Amino acid sequence: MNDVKRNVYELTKRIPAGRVTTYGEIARALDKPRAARLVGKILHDNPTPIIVPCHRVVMADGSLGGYQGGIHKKIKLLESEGVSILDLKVVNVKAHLFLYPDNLVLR
DNA sequence: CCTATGGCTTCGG
DNA sequence: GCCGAAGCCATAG
Repeated sequence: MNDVKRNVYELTKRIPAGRVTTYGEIARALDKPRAARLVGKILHDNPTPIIVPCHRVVMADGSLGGYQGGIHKKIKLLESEGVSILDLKVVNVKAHLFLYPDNLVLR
């Protein structure tokens, strides 16, 4: 079974600590560049919030988006990994942004 | 088959 | 820079 869900979780797990990525970026990595909202919903339904570091996924402009366990927790998790947050936005998000390689292959 | 649902993104004003 | 509208899509019921 090759669920989109599973691939989203796989991709999210690959985000290194201290880096972030966007919902749209994950959608692109899935070869579905316009499924960003879907990605958001899937992460919301994330059954394993600790194992899948969904707190490292933010909006395109650096806004945090949301978090199952509360937005404040997302902030703390990111800060503990070295990502600065100011006014619910990632400071200098570009510097922390993690982009998936074009030749990325899902197992 | 149809509707609702989302933690989105982009564009125009 | 904030706001509204439109596009987009797999899943669940």
